Amino acid sequence: MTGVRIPYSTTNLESLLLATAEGLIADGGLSALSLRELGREAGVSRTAPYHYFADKAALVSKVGASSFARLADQIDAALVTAGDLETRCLAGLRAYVGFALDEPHLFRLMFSDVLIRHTLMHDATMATAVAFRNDSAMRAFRGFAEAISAAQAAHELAAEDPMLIVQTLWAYAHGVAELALGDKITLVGSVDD
Amino acid sequence: MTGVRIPYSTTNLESLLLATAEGLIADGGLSALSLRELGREAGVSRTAPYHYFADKAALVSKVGASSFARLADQIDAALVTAGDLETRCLAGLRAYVGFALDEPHLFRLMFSDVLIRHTLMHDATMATAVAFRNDSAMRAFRGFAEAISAAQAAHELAAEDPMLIVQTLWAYAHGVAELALGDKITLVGSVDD
DNA sequence: GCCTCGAATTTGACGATGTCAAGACTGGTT
DNA sequence: AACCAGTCTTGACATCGTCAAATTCGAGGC
Repeated sequence: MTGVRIPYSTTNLESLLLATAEGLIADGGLSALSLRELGREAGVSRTAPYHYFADKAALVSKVGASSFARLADQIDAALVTAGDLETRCLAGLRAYVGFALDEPHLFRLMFSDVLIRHTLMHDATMATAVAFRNDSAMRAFRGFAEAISAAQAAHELAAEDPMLIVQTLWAYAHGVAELALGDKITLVGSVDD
Repeated sequence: MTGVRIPYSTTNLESLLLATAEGLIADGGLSALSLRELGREAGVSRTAPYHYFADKAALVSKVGASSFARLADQIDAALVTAGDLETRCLAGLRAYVGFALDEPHLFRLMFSDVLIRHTLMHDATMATAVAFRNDSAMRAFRGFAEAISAAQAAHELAAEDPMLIVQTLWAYAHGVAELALGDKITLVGSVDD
């Protein structure tokens, strides 16, 4: 009535909305994402997203999952660098911190309250909690575990629980990333070298 | 007109509001804090907080600073435990992770987007950025630096930049805390032993 | 070509929030 | 008793998440 009505597009609106939401968050953080702004940006009405996402938390959760996947890809790519175990692990950790510095808002989102709460409520009943840990977040570190297991099999490394080693590496990298993002520590040199 | 008007109290409203805000956040996370709810909880009107805090970010920032102070106190207390350097440092790190597990929402707040953004905008012009790091956040780790410097002076430890060692410890502890909060890793045993 | 139908999308509406401007109350001073 | 500078409250506005009720779209049958 009042404005020009845009005909329904045949493109997959869900993926467009997801991409737009990711862009909004990447630019201005979680607080920059409102469903109404998302509709505006995507050229649809304010409530269109509700057809694809139960609520805002569900949308944010999907963005987080996709970010985890991207992080995992970048780590995997870094891990196949030629070199010995230490070199490759270092490259992987640098990829982790590098992702955080490149996409601070997405990185923050991945470990944010909203995402955790939503995960606990929906994806992770007690039965599936472990599966989620492995599938979504832990995948980013599966490459590490494999590299370490391989080195242990070749007797290049003492036989410890690989997961424990991985979690130690992860925690350190995560702490460095978070503190650097919060300006609490300053990284010397570049993450890329 | 409609309701009973409560006479102005002589108690310091600012500290009451701060304490109430901290309680709300500690219970339900940042999203549980609304200025209106804060007024309700504290028995004043919705806009009363504006007399003491420029806006919501300023209020949250103050809560964060107070939380940092509490964390620093708890670490300092742990660091004076009798024992050698390693024992005391371990106690300090456990205090850090313990605080995070005891007050997950406050801990998250301390490193949250809002607080960082607000800090960058107000407390930390280029000139005062370093001072802020030292005063508010780094104070939590000053004790570590002192302990390490002392050990170095007594030739119990190699001469490295103490701050670098502290930041390494901090990053690891922070990563462990965050990942444990996000259910990404599981801590074996208790933090208290 | 027109009509009908189910699905996709929009509009309307409600309560809640952050914030500002203008007003009302308070206790103390002359 | 009249006034004053603070302190606090009420009114108002734009924005937000979300639900229910329309509305519009594209496809298939006549």
